[in-house]
This record gives sequence, C-alpha cells and structure tokens, in this order.
Amino acid sequence: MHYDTTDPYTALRNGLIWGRWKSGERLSPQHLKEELECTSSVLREAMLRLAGEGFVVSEKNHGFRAVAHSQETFREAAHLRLVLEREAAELSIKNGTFDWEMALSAAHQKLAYVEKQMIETQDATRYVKHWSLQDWEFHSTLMSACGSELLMRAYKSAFDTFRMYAVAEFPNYGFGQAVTAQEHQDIYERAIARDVKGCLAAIERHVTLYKNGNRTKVPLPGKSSDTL
Amino acid sequence: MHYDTTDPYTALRNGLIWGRWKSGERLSPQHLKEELECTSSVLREAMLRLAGEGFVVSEKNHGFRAVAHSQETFREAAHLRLVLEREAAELSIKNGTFDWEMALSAAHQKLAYVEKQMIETQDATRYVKHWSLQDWEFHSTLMSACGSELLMRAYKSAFDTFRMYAVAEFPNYGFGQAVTAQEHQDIYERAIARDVKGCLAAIERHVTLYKNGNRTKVPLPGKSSDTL
DNA sequence: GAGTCAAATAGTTTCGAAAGTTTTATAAAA
DNA sequence: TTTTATAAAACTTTCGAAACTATTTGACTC
Repeated sequence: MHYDTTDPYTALRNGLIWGRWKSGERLSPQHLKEELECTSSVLREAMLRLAGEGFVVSEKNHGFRAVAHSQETFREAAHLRLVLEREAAELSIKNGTFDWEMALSAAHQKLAYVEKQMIETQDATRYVKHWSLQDWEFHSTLMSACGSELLMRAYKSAFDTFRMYAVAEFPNYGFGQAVTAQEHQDIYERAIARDVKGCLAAIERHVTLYKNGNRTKVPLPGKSSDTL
Repeated sequence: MHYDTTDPYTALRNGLIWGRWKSGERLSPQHLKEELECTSSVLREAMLRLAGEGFVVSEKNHGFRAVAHSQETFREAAHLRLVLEREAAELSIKNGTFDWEMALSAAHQKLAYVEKQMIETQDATRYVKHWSLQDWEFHSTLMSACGSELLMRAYKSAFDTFRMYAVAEFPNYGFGQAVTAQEHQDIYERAIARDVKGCLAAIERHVTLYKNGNRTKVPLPGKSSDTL
C-alpha cells in the first residue's frame, strides 16, 4: 500500500531526528538492513555521512551509535540557537526585501494555523510533526534574508540537535499550548515592523522558555499519528 | 625515510585544509589510492565522512569534489567567526578560572614566539604552518572556558572554512607582519584583564582586518617549508 | 562543418565475501 | 566460587569484482 521512496540515508536521518532510535542506541547496519530494505554496505555509507554531520558517532571497530544528547547538550543547543538567530534575524530585518516579508508572512500563517488546530482540538499530539516542521520553516524563513549561507547551516545544525532532544524528552516536542503561538506571533509582528530590538527580545523569550523546560509540564491529550 | 602514519581520512582532511587540492577539484578515489596508499574503498569512506563535515561535496554518480570556496564564503566564515568568538570570549572572560588564564598565557606565548620569528627573520613562509596552528590554538584557548562544546564545534567549522580560503588565496595564509602580532597581544591582554568590552573590540578589529584582505599586499620573502 | 547516434571507455556505486576485531561462551585451574 | 585461558560466535571493516552511470570517441548523416 505504501512504497517507501526515501533512500536509506534520508530514512536514517529522519529516524534519528524523530526519535526512531534512542539517544546513544547502537545502529548496526547488519540488523537495520531488513527494516530499511538495502544492504549493510549502503547503510554503512549513510552512517559515515551522518557521522560527519554529527547525528551519529562511530568508534573504530565498534560500529555506530545514535549521538547521545544530555540536558547539557540541549542547553548548549538552545544557547547557540539564540546567538545565531539573533544575529541572523537582525540582518534579515535590516536587509529583507518585500519578497522576504511575503515569505515570512506565509510561513507564519502556516505555523499559526497548525497551532490554532492544536489548541482548538485539544489534541496536540496529532499535529506535533506538522508543527515541528512549520516551526523550522518559520524560524529559517525569518533568518533567510541574513545573506549568509554558512550562518544558516550552523543554525540548522543547532536546531536539529535542539529538536532531537525535544522530541526524545518532551511529550509534545516542546509545543506548549497558547504560549508558543503568542511568542511566534510576537516575533513575526516585530520582524515585519522592522523592529530589531523588539524582535530580538521576543526571540530571546521564545528560546529561553524552551531551554528552561517550562513546556514539559503541560502535556495535552490525544493519540499519536504518523502522518509525516 | 619517512613513514606516513596518518590514516587516509586524516591525510585527506589535512590535504584539503592545507591546499593539497584546489577549491572545487575532483577527488577520485581511484586515482588517489596510489598516493595515499590504500584502496579506493577506504578513500570513499573517508570522503563520505568529509562530505558530512562539509569539506567535500558529492553528487550522485559524479563522485567527490573539494568544496568550492568563493570570496563570499570567506566573508561569511569571517562573520560567523566574529559572532561566535565574541560570544564565547565574553563567556570565557566571565567564567574562566586561573587554569584558563594559564592556558591562554601559554598559547599566546607560543603564538607570539612564532610571530617574532617570522618578523625577525623576514621569512614568514617558513613558519606559516606553525603560525596557523598556533593561531588556532590561541583562539580556541581563548574560547575554551565558554562552557559550550557545541559553540566550540561551530566555531571550529567556521575557522576551518576561513583558513582553507586563506591558505588558498593569501600568500602567507593571512599573516601580515607586525599587525597580527599586535592584534593578538591586544586580545590577550584584555582577556586576562577581564575587560570584556575591550577584548571584543580587539577581536572585531582582528577578524575584520582579515576579512577585508588587507594582508594580501604584504607578502614576505622566503622559501616554502613542509615541517608540519 | 555541424549534428546525431552508438560503441567504447572511464568512472562511480553497490555488493557479498574475506579478513580482522571484539564480545560472549565454555572449560580448566586456583 | 573466582579467575584465567581458550574457543566460538557476532560483528566491523576492508576488499575487489560486478553492476551501473556518465563521458568521450568516432563513424555516419545532413
């Protein structure tokens, strides 16, 4: 019924991001080859690439493991996000064209729509993957006019680490009801208004709330979904 | 006479950093296997890892290439260095212990020694690799008390990109006689004095001078050396 | 001479077996 | 029972050949 069109590398990468394998878990090409429908060699190649990207660690003659995240790693990722996002957002607000404004408006609209659904249906779990994807799209669009490919790459890396931990440790990947929606709204409005100081402050509030784990205490009811 | 004890991965990585292969050059495992004394398979594995790290790019069925750096990439790397180094230096200055002070003092001493040699002998080329290594050690020691492994990793990545371009495009990897030495001296003194504002300003001067390529116009005489 | 096609060549990726390493299991000795 | 030594099993890495893909060459046509 459902053909898996994704290559082993992508399947592995997504599995790592979305918690298919636990932090620090062994990744054996031999055992995973049935599940991912390929030979152990191509899995090995994919894992080597992912090792370079930091999703996987490898020790000589001991194979591969999903990278182990601690709460400390999470704090560092949040901090790095903050530093990079503030810099990139400031540049974007200063340099962004009208096209950027439109893109940001669209990204925010999509994100707000998901968040509205999550709150109204009182069923966050059903939408968390959509939400997490739109969360990324919003933040990266916000930064997209900063003019530095390298800065964006560094941010993506920090964001991925951040999200891996959130997916593994927080019931709803960190979505915390109305709070997040308002925070994103604030960031969006101040960015469009070209209010650098206000926007940076909003970003700081947003990421800091996460970091302190405030959201873990408000799990919402609902059953899991694998729509994505 | 000289046994190469480094594995193919390290050899490739160093070759990429130190300009053994030009920006954008094809890296064919088949052809490189003689030079690096291994089979094409282990070279492929090394390249896959380096692809993940961003030193190498690969396109399906087209093999590998050394990553292509433009002047724009260089500017972005310099900018990212600045952003990350300011943040980390500030944290280090605020949190650094006496051990950190000692380590920084030692790192600066070594760097200053190399720079003194370069200036006195009027033969920069002979010491550029030493200098580049000590330059890294000084900057990373300065940041080492920031308390964030992730931030240091992101910085290293930006530094490597920065250096690859400098090695390829500048006669002396960017060393510019007395200017650099004085800059490092400034950064060092202000860090030890726990003068955050002064140190950050010194860092900004240092990296900005590089970025504008001011150093390219003062090549020093002397012949090449492969001591390292 | 320019353009098209097919064959030949060169290069890349995948594969599964061989070689090498670590871990587990088993048996002998203290 | 604990320790040490040895053998077996499980796994990781390396290897070279096979399969596959891209590029070049050269013959043929317009």
